[in-house]
Amino acid sequence: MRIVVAMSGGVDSSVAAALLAEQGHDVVGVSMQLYDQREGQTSFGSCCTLDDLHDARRVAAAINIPHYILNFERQFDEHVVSNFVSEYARGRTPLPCARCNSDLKFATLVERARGFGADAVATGHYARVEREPATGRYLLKRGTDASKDQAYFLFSLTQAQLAQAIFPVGDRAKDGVREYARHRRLPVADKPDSQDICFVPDDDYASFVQKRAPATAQPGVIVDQSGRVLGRHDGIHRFTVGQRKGLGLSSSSTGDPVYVLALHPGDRQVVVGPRPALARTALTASGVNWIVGEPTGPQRATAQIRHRHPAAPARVGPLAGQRAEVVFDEPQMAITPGQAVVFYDGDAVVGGGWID
RNA sequence: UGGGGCGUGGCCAAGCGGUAAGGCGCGGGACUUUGGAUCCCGUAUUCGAAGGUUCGAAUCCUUCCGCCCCAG
Repeated sequence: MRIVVAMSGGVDSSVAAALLAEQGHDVVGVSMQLYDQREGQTSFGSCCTLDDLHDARRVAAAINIPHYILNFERQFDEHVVSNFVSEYARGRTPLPCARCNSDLKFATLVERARGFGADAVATGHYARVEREPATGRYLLKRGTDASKDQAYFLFSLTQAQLAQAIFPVGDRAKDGVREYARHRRLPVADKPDSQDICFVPDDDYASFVQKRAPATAQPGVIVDQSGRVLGRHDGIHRFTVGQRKGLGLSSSSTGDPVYVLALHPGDRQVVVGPRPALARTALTASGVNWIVGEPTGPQRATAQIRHRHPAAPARVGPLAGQRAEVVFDEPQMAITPGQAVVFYDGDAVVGGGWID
């Protein structure tokens, strides 16, 4: 089978490619160029930089597969970056990695893969796809290595996308992946894990947003739950629900830290309060995707409201218009608009959407 | 200028003769394929100022400066 592997230049996707090649597949390595590299930025995250493209190429050479660099700048900007900026401008907190998966890797890249005559697209995600023998439907499951699981970022994949998705490292532990990389003498075997938003230089996402949307840099006030003004801020995009650091407030009457409770883009207010005020029991989500089809009514599930949040027991039910309601058994802290909520039945993703 | 109270790091605040708690904030690190959170470490040679008492003072005394309150 001919398989296109999305190679980021990191260990995981490199091992994914190596494994598939070793299994005898006709592997084509592909790297996505996501933004103009000529702007002189020197410290991007660790995905998609020139160095990473180079690493991907070296790995491809090492395992003897062809390697192509595809220019996805326009699509990346339209789907991922613009969404990232507009979400912050709206007082919401984006999840670019999930957008990138659904709108690029398993959309544009899949289309391009057909151009290569490939039947499937593989990535280095820690997640698993299984086909249900009885129904023929595809299930999306968490990666075997719970500490590296990335199923959360893949909740929006459709049956059609899952049918073409392969996650070669999904049933492996990170240690094993690294070990395999060393064994195969891949040049990226000991490269550090990536983190941070790959397209934001210096981890300074606020400046990035401001540069793209100057209107967000409007000052506003920080208020407590009763509306009392505690301080000022330089733009609502600098905050997210649950945030504690960077508020610059030391006037807490109780001596306890204060957290961001809500963002009001209309009057540019940032509402803060004590940690217990972050607890919420229910949420609604939009743009909901059900992996094996929309359920007929509410069902028991566990729901995860952010990356690395331990999915919590809840009742999950579909609402009209691709929406859903989630009611947790126990209150959850800092449910944040813009983040994904993903529903699970054990290890299997049953669906997910974007928190309202 | 009658009475009372208070001035300790960016903020709040212990200490009341024995050589500066703690919290917030801030900085750094760990963790982490988003943003946050969390955890760990660090953060006043000095207590409004100047004198004095004392082996030794932020703690006692004196004066001064600055706030606050109650009376006039």
